Formats: sequence, structure tokens, C-alpha cells
Amino acid sequence: MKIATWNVNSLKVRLPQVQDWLAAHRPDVLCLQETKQEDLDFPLAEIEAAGYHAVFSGQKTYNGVAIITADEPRDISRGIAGFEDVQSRVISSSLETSSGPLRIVCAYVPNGQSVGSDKYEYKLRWLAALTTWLRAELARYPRLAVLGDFNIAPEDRDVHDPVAWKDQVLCSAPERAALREILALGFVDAFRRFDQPDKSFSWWDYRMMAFRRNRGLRIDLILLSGLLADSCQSCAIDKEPRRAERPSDHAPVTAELA
DNA sequence: ATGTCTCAGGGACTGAGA
Repeated sequence: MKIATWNVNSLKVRLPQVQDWLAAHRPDVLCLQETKQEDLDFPLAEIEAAGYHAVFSGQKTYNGVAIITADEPRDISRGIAGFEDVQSRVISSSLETSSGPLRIVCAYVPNGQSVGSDKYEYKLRWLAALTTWLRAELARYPRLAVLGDFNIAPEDRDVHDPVAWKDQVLCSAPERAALREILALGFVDAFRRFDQPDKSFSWWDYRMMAFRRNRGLRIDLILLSGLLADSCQSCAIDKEPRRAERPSDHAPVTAELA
């Protein structure tokens, strides 16, 4: 089965591209971030017309997450249990598969703005809460996948210019340490299970012709629990939607599970 | 090279966030 994640930077603007992408790739799961839509405005009819179900948690202007699934979602939950957050950044649902239940967590990690800012402190607190929560979720759901915009480039090879980005937000040591703590719970970065082209990125700033020059970061990740990682057959970044006329600044990331 | 895009408020543009 194919699972995917895509920060669409406004589902209202990007809906036609999401519809096209669903039709072209027919994923079993597509996690969206930065939908920027309140739940009443979510284009459920359009998603259902494409042959999919959706669960979503949105708000006006900022944030917003959704999980689009071919099969009916079960056991839906919103947010991080035990962490009060007015920002809509996490939604989870389960699917029945022939190999047993598959748990999906769709996450939009805070950007953090700049190292040392209030938003950066919030990001680190948020990541600590996510880690505590995921430890319990992993015990409850052994077949667990966490997909989303992590707003962290895990290593220097995930950065077009590691010198320029050194100690900057998205690359700083505390952020990378926070991501390593999540991985240490028993997750694998699906992308790095396979040989990949050098300079593989999932996000490119809209400015400075960054995409054309491939000046990007790999910050959109698919983390798989050990059981799922064993069944992962491929993981790739689909740069094609980034070449569209009005693209998101992020590209979708996909993984194939047996 | 503070270089682009999106959204809200308000009714043209500015500011925030990314």
C-alpha cells in the first residue's frame, strides 16, 4: 500500500493539485499539512468524489491537518494527548489492512521562526510533548506511521548548504536532538532505508529561485515503527507538483508498504 | 538580494507567518 505526506500550503488554493495527484497516484493514505481551512470549509465533497474518505482538524489562516484515506478511517483523534494546544497540528486515524491495523499520525511540527524566539521555544516544548505521547502510542499501535512536515532537516546531507544553515532554525542541534529522540523510540526515517540521489529535498523557499537551483531542505518525513519499516519497499520524493504553475513550496513524499 | 506566497482585515494595501 502507498502512503504519502504533503504540506499543501492552503488546501483552498491547492485542491485542484491534490485532486490531480490523488487521481494520478491513487495512494491509500495522503496526509496533508497547512490546510489553512476551518473544518466547515473542508472540501469533503470533492475528496469523496475522488473516491476517498477524509478526517481533518483545521483553523482559520494557519496550520490545519488532514488524513485522506481510500478505506474508512477508524479511531480518530486530534492533537497530542496531555498537551494543550490551540494550534491544529496533529490528527490520527486507523485503517484495517490485511496485515492488521495500521495507525497513521499526521503531524505539522511548528516552524520555530528563528533560534531563541518564543516560537522556537514552543517548537521544542511541542516536540517534547509529541515524543512522550508517541512513546505511549507506539506501545498501543505497533504498526504506527508518523507522516508530516517536521520542520527539521535531520542531517547535513538533507540541507543544500549546511554551512549557511548551521545553527539556523530547521537545522539547529536542539531540533535535531529532538528528532533523534523520536527515532530512538523505535522509528525509522523511511527515506533513508534506501539509496537516494544526493541533494534530495522536499521543501524549497519560494524566493530566490530556490527550486530551480535546488536550494532546499528535506523536512517532510515518513517515520515508520520497526514492524512497518520491515515491510517498507520504497520511499521517494515526488518533485513533479513543485513544478506546477502555482505550487506549494513543499513536494509530496511517498512510501510503499508491503 | 527581507528577492514569494497565502491569508485577514477591509475595501488598497499592509503585516504576519512560513
